[in-house]
Amino acid sequence: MAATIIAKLTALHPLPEEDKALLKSVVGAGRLLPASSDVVREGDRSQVVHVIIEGQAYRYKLLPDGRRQIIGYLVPGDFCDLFGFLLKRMDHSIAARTPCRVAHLTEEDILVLQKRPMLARALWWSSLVDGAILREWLVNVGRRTADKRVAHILCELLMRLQVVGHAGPNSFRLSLSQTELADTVGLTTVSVNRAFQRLRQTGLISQTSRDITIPDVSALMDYAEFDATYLHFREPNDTRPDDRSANRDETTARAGPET
Amino acid sequence: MAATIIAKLTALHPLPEEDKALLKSVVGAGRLLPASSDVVREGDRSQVVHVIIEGQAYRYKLLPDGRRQIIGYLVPGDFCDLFGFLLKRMDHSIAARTPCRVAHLTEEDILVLQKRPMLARALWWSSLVDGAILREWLVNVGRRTADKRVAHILCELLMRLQVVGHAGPNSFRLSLSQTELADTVGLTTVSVNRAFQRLRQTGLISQTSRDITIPDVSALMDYAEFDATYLHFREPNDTRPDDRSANRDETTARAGPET
DNA sequence: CGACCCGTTGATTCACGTCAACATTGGTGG
DNA sequence: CCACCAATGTTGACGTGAATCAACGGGTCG
Repeated sequence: MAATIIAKLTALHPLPEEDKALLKSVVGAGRLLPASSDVVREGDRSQVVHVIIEGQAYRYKLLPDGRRQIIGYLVPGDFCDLFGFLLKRMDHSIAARTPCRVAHLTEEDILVLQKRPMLARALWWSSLVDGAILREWLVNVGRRTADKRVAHILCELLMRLQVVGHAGPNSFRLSLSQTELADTVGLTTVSVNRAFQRLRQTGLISQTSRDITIPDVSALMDYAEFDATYLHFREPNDTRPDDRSANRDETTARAGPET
Repeated sequence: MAATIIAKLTALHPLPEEDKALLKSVVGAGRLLPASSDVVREGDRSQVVHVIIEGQAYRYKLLPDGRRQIIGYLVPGDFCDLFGFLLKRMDHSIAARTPCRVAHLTEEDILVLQKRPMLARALWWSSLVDGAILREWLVNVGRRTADKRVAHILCELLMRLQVVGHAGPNSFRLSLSQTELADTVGLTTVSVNRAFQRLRQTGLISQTSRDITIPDVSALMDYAEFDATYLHFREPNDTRPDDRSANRDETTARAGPET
């Protein structure tokens, strides 16, 4: 449970044991939310800070005509609205795309965490990386063709999944639908679908149902103009839990009888 | 000089006098950079934190073919790379679009500021707002037509300039070139130019050289689907009693629990 | 005066959106 | 076990918004 959030924050910022303990004590068990429900909704007055403990979610905004733009992915360990209590209200929503367990922290909790130097660093670091990804997405959507946008997000997914051990060296399971991808990269599902076809046709990717394999990773990255710098992965050494897809237990968390 | 940065951070977050003094002492005079030079460049190893004291700048990324995407505007008081020392290297560049005076702070400076509760809040607040703007830009670029993108950024500029007293109730001077606007909203200059023409034609804006007047602000905002919430102008720390957010499940649960 | 940036224009192309099916899959309940 | 349904993926025909290409005038600066 709380181990995942620590894993995330510890990933590139080893924390003292006491900080880990503090985190654990503050996070608690969390509450379970069903898939497709909103964790946080645009306009909410935020006095509570939400943390994803289990499951996957995404940030999004809706347009008046119902179209949607996804503006970020959340995985266990991510804060939905870190320091959100500094703002009057949420400017976007967050939806659970799988059943999610989410913890509710108070402003005081955050301020306590904030007092620990290493934790404060970890929080800032995580916020900086989120911002960097957002900027790259803006570049992607603003300046790249449909094919490259899709290729680029695939590269990003590959690397982000690898870091948490959910992807092989050149393959991963795509848990996002083409509709979700479309809303991520600012296209329609039809265009995303055709982009996929072209990427398959040119051999840049191969695909069996939702399983993506990339025959030549650097070829795809070159094509997509993908430069992983913006993900700010850790320097060498240290234990990387990469490789092996293992069993994906994240997605298996089903809405229990206890909601 | 250093007054501007304090103005920015104080804008929605009043600071104790001692914090202001601390800020002043830490910021110093800064150095002058010519227009069109880079304040910080992609790939830089960031050991120093840069703050804009005077002038205007923008964040941007270049694509291999030389095209550019602007990913943020900086005004006096903005940090170029707050806590950048937590990352290995800059993932984007920052260019001065006017001559800029920029201060160089050290990691220690930031950590000292960070220790002051109200300053720490102010820094987080400013970072949150930057993120919110970035998300709205992504929506703008990802899901809106050329005309609406331009209209939207004009609304944003109007409001942001108003807040610092650089715009009237329905007019402002556009200091950005159409090329810069194009690189902001993911279009070509030709398209931006034509969008302007259509906005003028329909009377949503009127323009004399670089001076923009908006006959009916709310008409333009409606057209652009502009909702200023994301700029978070209102009081940030307004700790009013409110209902404890009990369960949101009732409102969000979808699958019939009639089992 | 020439060089350059900026705004503007017209002609043309094409990438992507739109619309409207249809196929496939997986889950659900009878 | 199958019939059904919703979500997802796929396809074709067609329209269009924005990119592209190429030029031109005005202003400013050295």
